[in-house]
Amino acid sequence: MNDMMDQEIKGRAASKNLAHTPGQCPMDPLLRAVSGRWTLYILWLLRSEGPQRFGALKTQIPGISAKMLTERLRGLEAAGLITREVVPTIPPQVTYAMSCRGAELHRALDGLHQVAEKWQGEGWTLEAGATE
Amino acid sequence: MNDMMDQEIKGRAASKNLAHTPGQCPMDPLLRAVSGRWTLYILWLLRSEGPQRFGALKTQIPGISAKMLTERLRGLEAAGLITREVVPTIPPQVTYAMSCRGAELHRALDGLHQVAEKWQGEGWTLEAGATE
DNA sequence: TTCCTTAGTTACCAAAAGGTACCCACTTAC
DNA sequence: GTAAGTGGGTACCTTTTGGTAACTAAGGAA
Repeated sequence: MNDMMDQEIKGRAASKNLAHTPGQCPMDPLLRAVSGRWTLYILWLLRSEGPQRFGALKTQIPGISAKMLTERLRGLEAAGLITREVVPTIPPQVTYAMSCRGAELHRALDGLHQVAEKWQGEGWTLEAGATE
Repeated sequence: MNDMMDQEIKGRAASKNLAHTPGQCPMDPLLRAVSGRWTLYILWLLRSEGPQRFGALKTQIPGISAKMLTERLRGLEAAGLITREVVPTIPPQVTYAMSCRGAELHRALDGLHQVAEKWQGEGWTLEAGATE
C-alpha cells in the first residue's frame, strides 16, 4: 500500500495526506537548512535589507558572536541559499546576499514577517523558557 | 534620535527600514519561538494533518526522542502556538492542535511547504554539514 | 499473576554547541 | 613604531543539548 501511495503522492504531494514516507517529506531538508539558531534571522536581514557585509550583519544581530555568524553563513552558503562575494582588498570586504534559490523564500519570509508584526502589535512575547 | 525613531517606527514597523532597535525587531520573538530543532516540523504536521496525539507525532517524526518531543511541545504551548488537551483516562490520551494564534502561521507554513516541494522536485538537498 | 498500554518524568551520561581570547594579513593614520 | 580596522581561523573551556534507561498509573488481556 505504501508503495502505491508513494507513486500517487509524487505528483500532488501532501495535498491532504503526508508526503513523507518517514524522512521523505519535502519539508524536511528545507527545515533542516533553516532551523538553526540565527538562520532565519540572517535570511530575513538579507531579504529585507539587501546584500550585507559581515560586519553589518554582526551589528544587526545583537547577541551573536563572530564564530556563530561565520558558521551560519557557511551553512547557508553550503545549502545554496546565499552567496558570498569577496573583494580581496587589504582589509577584506565580504558581502553576503540571497542566492536565486534563496530568493524563493521571500514569500515565506514575508509571510512570517507579517505575522510577526501583527503579534508584536498585540503585545505577544515569549515568557522565558518557551522552546529554550 | 533613536528615541524619536522608536516612536515613529511603532506604527509602520519595518516597511523599508529595520524596525529593530537591536532586539526590537518583530521577527525576533517569533523566530525565537520557532527556530528549535523540530519545532517547525511539528507545527507543519499539526497544520497539514490536523490535531495529533503524542504517539502519532512521535511516529511521524522519524528521529525524535520522547524527551525532545515533550520539550518542543511544551515550548510551543508556552508560546501559545499550540494547545494541549488531556483526557485523563488510564492510559492517558493527549492531543495537540494549533491554537488560534498558531493558526495565523498557516500561510507562512504553506509558503514554506510550497518552496519545499519545488526544491524537492528539483532534486535539491543539503550535502551533510550545512547548518549542522 | 504478570504484561501491555500512553504520555510522560527523572537521573545519568556523552556529545555538541557556543563563548572568549588570541592569531593573521596589509595599509593607513597617529 | 604602533594601533586600528575587516573577516575570519583556531584552541580551549564551559554550557547546553539530547539520548537512554528506568519508573509511574489503572485496568484489561493472557
